[in-house]
Amino acid sequence: MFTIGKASEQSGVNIETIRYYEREGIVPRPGRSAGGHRLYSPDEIAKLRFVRRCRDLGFPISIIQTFLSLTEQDDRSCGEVKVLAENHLDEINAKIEILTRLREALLSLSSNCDDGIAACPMLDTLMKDGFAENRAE
Amino acid sequence: MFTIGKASEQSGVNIETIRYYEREGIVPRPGRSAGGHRLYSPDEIAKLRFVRRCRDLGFPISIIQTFLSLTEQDDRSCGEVKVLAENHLDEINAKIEILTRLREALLSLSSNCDDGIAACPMLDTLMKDGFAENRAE
DNA sequence: CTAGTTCCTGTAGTGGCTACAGGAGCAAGC
DNA sequence: GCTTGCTCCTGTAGCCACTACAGGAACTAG
Repeated sequence: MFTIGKASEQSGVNIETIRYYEREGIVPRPGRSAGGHRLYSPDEIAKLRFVRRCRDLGFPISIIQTFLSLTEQDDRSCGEVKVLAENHLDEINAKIEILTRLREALLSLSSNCDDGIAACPMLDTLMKDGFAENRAE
Repeated sequence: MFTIGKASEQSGVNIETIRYYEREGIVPRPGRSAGGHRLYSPDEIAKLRFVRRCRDLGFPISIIQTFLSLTEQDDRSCGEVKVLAENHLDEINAKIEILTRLREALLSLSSNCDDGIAACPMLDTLMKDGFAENRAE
């Protein structure tokens, strides 16, 4: 059994975040020492690490909760996981696309920006009325 | 002079967001009608539109405030804008890179995921101990 | 036994909005 | 002038996923 500090080290999840996950019911409450300190089993630490890895992959907590409940079942229905992962991939691709368009927009806006010029053409363009929108969204 | 609804339409900024910007001191307080309703001049609406466009480009509010104070000056020091825009570009590029690596990781994880399989290899891998980290951060 | 570290709870803050509730103002039609 | 229905007002709370305290209790090494 490990204290929260060790669990944090081993899982890579910040101590405050571990307590937050517990408060929110994302991970189960661990046992306690006589003095009230949390004590984590290796399995509970594995669960924390799992949550962190999913967060690193960009999954929102709500999806991770679904994953966790799926790992509880004997049948870890792979189909459901696949669908969630693919939706997430679509979102990642959409974000990449938006950011790429953003980069282009910013590059063309700032390209006229030259040190020493008084009235900045970038700010001017953004302030002007008739600027085509090309909203990234 | 325009009501907040018209200002919202013309600037593309949500009404609640306009009031939020005012509360936070991001845009100046507009005049009021006899009954206390906000009244916006075309200039004030242009400022709101400017903020939205900068937000669309992904700039944080803090940077936009700098931009706004620069546009107040006669000399819209272009050099400063250029630096901020370039830093922002670097951040966008970093985000694109992270997301691209995320996509690769997710693709390879979910590639073994096949409908009908009981124990999902993706969840298994994420739960396992010795999974190489490759943290995207 | 003491000093230092880690742990506890509870609350508040982050960014950038968004969503109410409960009431007041205002414009158009009769 | 009055009603109807829309828009507007303030104030507060919620969203996401944490993070950062404060003030105190429990452990651990020497």
